[in-house]
Amino acid sequence: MSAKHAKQQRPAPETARAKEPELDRRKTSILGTVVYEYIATGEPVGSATLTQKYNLGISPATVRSELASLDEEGYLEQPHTSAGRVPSDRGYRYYVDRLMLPETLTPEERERIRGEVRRATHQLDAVVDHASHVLSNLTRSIAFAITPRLGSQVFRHIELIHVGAHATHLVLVTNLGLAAQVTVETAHEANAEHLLRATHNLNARLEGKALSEITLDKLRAIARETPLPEELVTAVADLLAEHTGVEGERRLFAGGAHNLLDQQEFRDLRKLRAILDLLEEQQTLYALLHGSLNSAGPTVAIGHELPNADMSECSVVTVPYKVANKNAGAVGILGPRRMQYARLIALLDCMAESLNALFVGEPELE
Amino acid sequence: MSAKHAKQQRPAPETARAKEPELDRRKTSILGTVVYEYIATGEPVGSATLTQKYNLGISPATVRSELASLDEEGYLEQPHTSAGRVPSDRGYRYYVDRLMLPETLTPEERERIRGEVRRATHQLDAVVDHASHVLSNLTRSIAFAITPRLGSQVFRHIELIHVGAHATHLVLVTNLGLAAQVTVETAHEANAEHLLRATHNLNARLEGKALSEITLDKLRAIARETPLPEELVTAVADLLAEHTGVEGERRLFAGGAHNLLDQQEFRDLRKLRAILDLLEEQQTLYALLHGSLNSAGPTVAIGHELPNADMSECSVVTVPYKVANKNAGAVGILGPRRMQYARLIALLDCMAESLNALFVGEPELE
DNA sequence: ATTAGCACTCTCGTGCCTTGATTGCCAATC
DNA sequence: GATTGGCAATCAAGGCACGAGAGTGCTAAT
Repeated sequence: MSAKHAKQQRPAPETARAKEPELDRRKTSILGTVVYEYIATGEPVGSATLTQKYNLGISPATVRSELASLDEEGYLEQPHTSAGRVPSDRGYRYYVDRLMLPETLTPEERERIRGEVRRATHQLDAVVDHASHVLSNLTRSIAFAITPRLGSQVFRHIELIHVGAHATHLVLVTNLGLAAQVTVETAHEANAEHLLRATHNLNARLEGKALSEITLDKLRAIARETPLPEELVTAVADLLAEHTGVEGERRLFAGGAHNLLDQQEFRDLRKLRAILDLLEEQQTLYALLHGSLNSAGPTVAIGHELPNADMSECSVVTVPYKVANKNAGAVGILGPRRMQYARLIALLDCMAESLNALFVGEPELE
Repeated sequence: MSAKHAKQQRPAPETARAKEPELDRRKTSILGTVVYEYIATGEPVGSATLTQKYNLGISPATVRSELASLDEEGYLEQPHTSAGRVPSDRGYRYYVDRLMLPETLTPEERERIRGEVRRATHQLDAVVDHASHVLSNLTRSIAFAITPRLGSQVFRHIELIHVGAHATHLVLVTNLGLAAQVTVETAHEANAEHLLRATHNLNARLEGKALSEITLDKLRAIARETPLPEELVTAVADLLAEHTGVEGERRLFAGGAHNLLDQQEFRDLRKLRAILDLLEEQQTLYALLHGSLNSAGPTVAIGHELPNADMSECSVVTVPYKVANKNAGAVGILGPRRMQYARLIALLDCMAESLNALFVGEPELE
């Protein structure tokens, strides 16, 4: 539902240009300055501040009339009569679509992100979790991410490890270097020799297949060739299903809620609570990230453009990342509407690229 | 530092009895009622409330003089002159040590906890993380837990899996069914045949050894027998070190911070922030859990008994859990001083027992 | 079209007052 | 002598008025 409103940012947002009438030069400059100043200070911006801090070349009175006009057109809002102006959703949107200068990270920042991603262990969940942590620390906002749908990964290796008479440990490795594992306790005693043969057999038969292709039936067929306890067959199937089934298809990681405490817009405990509940619930964040999978670049959703009324004072930036050159997962940042859009987009872009590099596909191609 | 103050709860706290003079019957009853009522309502308790809600058989005036006396002796405090009484640290301590009735969980609750623990995957980190999540949801407080020191675990199996010309996946399984894994990228091409032989060799040589016994030197010696790339040897050593070294010896999991928002004592954002920072920092929580490893049962630390001044309005209950019948890890709960001590102790006890059952030692003995 | 001047509006902080809850004390009572 | 009822004293919290400050919108002059 949010995707309808949220416009893409990167590939020259034509829709936005069509919808939003272009503002004249002076209005543009004033709107931009108000947004910039408000993002920086968090205080409503008045005509005096604008003329004093920025060299606009016009008097406060003129600024006032322009502000009134921008207010009327819906780009700005007044918290109350005797306060300065604050950007509205529309004002932020105009800023994001047309005014904002893209920011570039310093080489150190880029390297920091790349390094953090690279030094993660090769477990998919851990990588994505780590990515969201890094982003949340870097941005001092809430960061969240979803893992790729796993069914598209390619089977590389399975190992049935005999770790006790009644316990077998399963390890599944895919082309992304990701591994899943589980220990299975079997009623019947497992035979180490049989396990070895079964391992061999499974690997020979399944090599190169997409995880989603491997069904319980297929496994049964293979199991029949070696005397493998039924419990193990279903365990293997479960392990696969956990990664391809509708349920566990994707995992969502979110973190950094404590950063909200620093934001003055969340001084109100009820608002804070609403957002924290949103994090617990996961559904909404999931939908936002899922929606961004269809776009090539960053997606920005501002205030009421977001699907949830509780988020009307927030903005969300999401960026998809690729596995084997196809959009597969996404990372995002949730913060107050008054966020540093350009910087967050740059950071997310960099993170997405780092993940792309990690998930380039076949490890041996690297 | 906290352990000095925190007294054990279960095994008849003699020290407490020696230190704290016994209060007369009526004072005891009043103190108990005040604590009970305050825990239930969160409002300072006055003489009127006490005589109306509880059948004390004495008039408000008499209650008042007793309250004044308990106040003087340091068991109660007054937020301000015209308010009711609130338990002090000492008051809570007396309550916890001598007044509180142990609570028993319903069979459903016990089963719920046991079930949650059992259905966890057999990865140590995941189990402990899950345990802390379950506790935090059940108690609507912050729950936290540390994993066992891993060096005491016994090597059961290692597997070097060839997942690409330049990538090898290592899986380590211990007697607890726990597994750790990592993917290693090697500069030299790994030979599948060699990996197989090395796997065999390592398993034969290391079976039954404590992880802490396995040193880099020993690994090198074994590696020399089969042509194993140096990178893999160090990777194996790193994997082991990660689990036995001082650094990664234990992991701490904490969660449920959002529950604090419901507590009226954390309406103040600064206090909230102080606690959240504590969670991030981990050090303090770690120390608390580590301290509880020496005790047999639950440990309660109240207000200023805690090591950190920021926690002076909180209490912490910790309980150790066992691996192979020896205290190895611990779980704890952090909440406002006004917590349901008896219930939390019961829940933690149950959780510890469930973990004990899971970590009973050799899986094949089950 | 722009600007200076000015009256107007609204928030925020301060201080004051009232209200209500609770105590501590004292004299009367069992 | 412990207990009790009565009563003045105390203090937080909420409501209200008031002034300061910030910022606007309007109007008349440039």
